Formats: sequence, structure tokens, C-alpha cells
Amino acid sequence: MRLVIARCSVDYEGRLKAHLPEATRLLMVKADGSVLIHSDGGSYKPLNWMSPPATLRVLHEGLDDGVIEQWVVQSAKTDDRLLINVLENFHDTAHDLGVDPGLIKDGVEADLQRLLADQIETLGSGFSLIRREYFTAIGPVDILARDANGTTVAIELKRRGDIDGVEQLTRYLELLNRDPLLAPVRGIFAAQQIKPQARVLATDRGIDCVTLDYDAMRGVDDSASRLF
Amino acid sequence: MRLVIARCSVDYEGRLKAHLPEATRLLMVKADGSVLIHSDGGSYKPLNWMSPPATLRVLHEGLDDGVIEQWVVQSAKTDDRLLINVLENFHDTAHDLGVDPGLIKDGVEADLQRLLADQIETLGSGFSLIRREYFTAIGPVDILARDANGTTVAIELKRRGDIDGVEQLTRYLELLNRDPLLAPVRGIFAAQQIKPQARVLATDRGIDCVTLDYDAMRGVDDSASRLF
DNA sequence: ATGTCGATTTCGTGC
DNA sequence: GCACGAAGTCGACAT
Repeated sequence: MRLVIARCSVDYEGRLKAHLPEATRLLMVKADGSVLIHSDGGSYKPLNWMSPPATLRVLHEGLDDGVIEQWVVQSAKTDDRLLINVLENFHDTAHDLGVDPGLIKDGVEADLQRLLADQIETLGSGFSLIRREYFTAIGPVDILARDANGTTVAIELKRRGDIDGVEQLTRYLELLNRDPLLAPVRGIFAAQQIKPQARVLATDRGIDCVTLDYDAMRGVDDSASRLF
Repeated sequence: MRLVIARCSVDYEGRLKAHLPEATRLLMVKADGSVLIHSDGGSYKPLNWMSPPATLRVLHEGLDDGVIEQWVVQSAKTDDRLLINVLENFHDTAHDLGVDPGLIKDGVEADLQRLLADQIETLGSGFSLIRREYFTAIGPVDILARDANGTTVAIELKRRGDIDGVEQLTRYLELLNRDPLLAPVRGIFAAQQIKPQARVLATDRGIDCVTLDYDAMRGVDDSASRLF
């Protein structure tokens, strides 16, 4: 990885065009040829960048007045291109980092779904699982179950429940209820947190809302699938 | 901005839990207290990070064996926390970057909309523009036009057409068709790329799909509205 | 402050 | 490899 602190201007041309006026920034060049241009603020997204795979070529001649060198970062797969005009170079170091073992995550929607499928009675006594990821023409229903009365239940699962999730579940219910083998199908919107507007919309459409306690569910599930 | 190259392990606890095993990485500390942890590959997204505003505290005592120092990065607004155990420090520099003037863009959905409005006959001969951003009670219709038969057409425009866009257009059509001065109103879903599931849903609802070629449209449009 | 929507999204997963 | 959905999404803009 090469780290350069430089006063520079940047032009990107690819799926769109973009321009960065002259300022001092960090230029990060990774081993795969990708380049990230960071300012000293904002979040993790760079001001501009080139995704890998890419190649960096440095030009020293035929440049505009005041430009020390021009970096041409060319994507290897598309014709996206990044032009960096370097006006002043304050820092330039290279470091050998090696390959990273990568991130281990816990607590995303997939974990919630697995836990809820294992503990489907959380939703009510007599509930039984039909299957996870029940595929339809318009996408997969997170969980399909049967309640104590034998009625089919479509469950939409979110970490954070907002209106989009209710819309999604509504579409599934509309489609599933056209299937005489399944109909009538009721819906349950389950999330760690459900926003008031989403709850109102769901209730209005006859969809039940359930708030899930991830920590409690993980506590019940005594399998040895622990991170730490 | 402070740049550190260090062998480290990282634990994040906040909206989820995540862990990075020991490896050599770049630790970037920005002026607003945000921290980015980058490996020498991948795209612009860091392996792990803390969004601003945040504060960095460095501990030197009571650490595990082999740990030189522990960084505690605490979000100022939430209880999200990042723990970085530094095992070896290879590089540590600080740089004054100043405030960045920011990015100037061209070629996003707004530009597509302007182009399509100018070249409304792309959608069919005899088409004429009524107006862009036709405001309704539930939001603006991207483009309202009239086809060769004089029928009103509501056009929803996306760079990438997925199901959400079809839902949006459906709501507009429902509303517009209640207006006797406009009804009947047909819909066109126009995008640079339309996903199969979105196409299925649109077709099912009697909405036409059109794929747009932005480069061709930009070529036809000979106006001098260029950035550079 | 809050909600909504686009993005050069990136990232994982299933087929 | 392609397509789709989630994200600790981020960011911009309107209310």
C-alpha cells in the first residue's frame, strides 16, 4: 500500500463525470491497483476512487503549468478513468501489509432469520416452520410458517422495520393469496425495532407486528455457534 | 489526519458485533475523530470503521500480552465502540489537510431526466412533453407526457430499475387516474437497466418498460452543457 | 431534526 | 457468472 499526501486536483470519467478542485488530500494506492482519495473528514466513503482491478500510470511530461506529475488510473475491466494532477507532494511512503484474514460479523439479518426459524414458537404457541427463503416470482419470502389453526403465515424479517418492509410483505401476501393451495395467507412483520409509521401501515393492512429481542433469542439458542 | 500502519486486531460492538483477527493494516484517524481501518485490497469500504463524531482514547496499561496499546474509539452520539489492539507499530505520521472543497458531479438521475425530457420522442414517435417534475400529493412524477393518441403518460425514471421504482409509479398512476382531466393515464418505467423481477411486476400491472442508452442520449443532445 | 431517495454504492448469497 | 437483497450503508435534499 502506498500513501501519498499531496495537493492535487482530480477528474473522474466513467459512469458519470466528476471533478475535485485543488486541495490537499490523501491518495491511497492499494496492491490491486485501486486508488482512494480521502479528505480529512466525512465518513468512510472517499471523495473519489477507482475500484479494482486497475492500473496506475504516472506521467511527467506535457502537463499543465504547476503540475508535477499526472496519475492516470485506468480500470482494467471498464473504460472508467481517474486523472490526478499532483501539484505538490508532502508525503510518500509504501508499506507491505499482506493479505487480510477479513471480517467476522454477527447479528445481521441472516442470523436473526436462522434464530427465528429455530424458535418459530416465539411468534405464538403452535407455530411450525414450513421453510425459510420461500421463493416466489417476485422474490423470496423470508420465512413461511403455519400457525396453530393451520393457516399459512408469511413472515418478513428486518433488523429495522420501516415502511419498505411492509410494502414488500404486502406484495408477497398479494401473490401468495392467489395460490389456492396456500390461501388464505396472513402476514407477520418481525423486526428488532419497528418504526411507528411502519406499524400503522402494517396494522391497517391486517399485518401483525412482532418486535424481536435478538439477545434473548441468542440466549435461548444454546448452540456453540459463538464468535468469541 | 493521522496515518498508522500497525499489526492489530479489532473488535466492533454497536448495531452488530464484528471482529478482525490479527494482521497488518492501515489505521486512518480523521480530524473529526472518525477512524478507518483499511487492508491492502477490496474496494473503498474499510474493513471496519467508526463514523464521526467520535473520540479516540489510547490505553497503555492493563492490556493483554503482546499488546502495545489499545485504542478505544467511542461514538459521540451512540454507544457504538471500536477497540483496536495494537501489537506492532510500523509507521505513524500526522498531516494537516485543511477543509476540502468537495466533489462536483454530472450524469446522475437529474441529468438523465433532463435529457429524456429534451428527447421525449425516444419513447415513441408522436410523444410530446407536458412537464418534468409534475407534482402530486404523494410526490413528483418524473415526467408527464402525451403519446401519439393524446393519452397522458406518466414516466418514472431510474438509472437502475428495480421493484421499488415500479411501486412508486404504480402509486402515481393510481392517483393520476382519479383525475378526470388526465385519465386514462398509462405508465412507462424507463431506466438504463431494468431488473427482471421489476419487469415482471411492471408488465403485470400494464406498465411499459423502456431501457435507456445514456451515452446515445448524451450524444444526440448537442447542447453546450458540459462540465469541462 | 427528520424522513425520503439516489448511489461510480459495496458486499454477500443463492442459483 | 449473474441477479437480487442487505448494509454499522453514506449523503443530499426537502419538509
